[in-house]
Amino acid sequence: MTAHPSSGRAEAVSRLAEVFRERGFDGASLSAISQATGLGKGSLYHYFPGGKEEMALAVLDEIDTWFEREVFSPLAAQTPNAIEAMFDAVTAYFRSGRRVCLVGAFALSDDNDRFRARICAYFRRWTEALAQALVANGHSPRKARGRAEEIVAGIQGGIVLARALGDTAAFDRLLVRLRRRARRPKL
Amino acid sequence: MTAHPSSGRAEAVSRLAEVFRERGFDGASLSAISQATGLGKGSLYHYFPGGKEEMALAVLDEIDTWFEREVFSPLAAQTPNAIEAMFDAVTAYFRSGRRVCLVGAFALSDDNDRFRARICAYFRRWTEALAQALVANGHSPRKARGRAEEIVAGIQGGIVLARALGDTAAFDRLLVRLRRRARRPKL
DNA sequence: TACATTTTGTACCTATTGGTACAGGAGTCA
DNA sequence: TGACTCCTGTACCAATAGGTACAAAATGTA
Repeated sequence: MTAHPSSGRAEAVSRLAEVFRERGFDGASLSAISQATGLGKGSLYHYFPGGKEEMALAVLDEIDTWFEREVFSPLAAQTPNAIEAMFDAVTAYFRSGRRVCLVGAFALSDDNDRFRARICAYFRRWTEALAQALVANGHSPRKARGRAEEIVAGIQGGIVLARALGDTAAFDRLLVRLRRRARRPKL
Repeated sequence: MTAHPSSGRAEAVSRLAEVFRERGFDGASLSAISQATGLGKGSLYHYFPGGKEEMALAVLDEIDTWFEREVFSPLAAQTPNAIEAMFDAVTAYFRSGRRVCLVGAFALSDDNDRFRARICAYFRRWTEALAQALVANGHSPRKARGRAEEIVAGIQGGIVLARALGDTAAFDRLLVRLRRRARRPKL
């Protein structure tokens, strides 16, 4: 059990996330990965014996862990202001659309079914937790799920649009609208 | 100037579109392309001397032409019911999310700037044409642009979500909501 | 028919791909 | 010190990548 200074698997995973985000799964060659992580093939295949696919799975796990802790749990636990906190967290995390949602990108590009389970779980968890939070905020249970889907989809679409237009302001404008829709409905 | 029977460049382009949709730009190898189009390398490089990149550009052009004719023009020309027609066209075109929006997918994955101009033009045109149509439908000019962005982003996000969840009904639900938002506001 | 053009298949090329094998280096503990 | 683990660099591999060259077919045209 050697405690490692700064490099190591955990460090590698977050570097990997950036590589996959920037180049996609197929576009991320082992040499690009090796360069971005500073790890040679030896180390890479030591940490991830399953190769590229295992690297991507590790990245998806890390993402899932982060969202679970920072977003999904607070929503489902009905923490006060969890919805506003979600919008803040998401804006920062995706840098107003400069940073791609890897799970969303994989959802579009995963022709194989390599990552389908994780992708599906991520979005299911997100919409369900958000729907719970909406109900706790006074929305009708019947409509909460649809509204949650609208918000999650809106965020994903916002990333696409902001990237396409090269305009992070578009993302921010979109999120203002979505925040409004999430507010307690006046009866 | 030989008039061609059924195969030829035009046929190839729509086959190419499917390959890129299914496998992404990097994932679409020349052999996959060759197989999907039924064209050998000889023909492929005859029609597209610029290689893969030119193939993708041709596909983007075809997509743009289709949307211009079927969606953007009617919206901008303020054809009656153009907005409803847009939702119908889009639902059919993207097959409720089974079929990916190639422009959106490229927007997420184009690390290089190969396709940026086309991607940007496509989304700019779409949002602007839709904003015009919304104004013609009684929406305030000040808010029309934001609403148009919301709808276009919503469609893109709907594709992501439907693919992720493997649930085309989610796409359809989302579009119902967006249709509602596009309707003439009651004053 | 003869000619010119467009379209194709085949063979070939180099660079890179993802992946393996393995011999050490480095830290830890008895 | 030695044994044991964890980690890393190097060399190597077959397969495939995208791309070129070009001669033979098709296909049309005079």
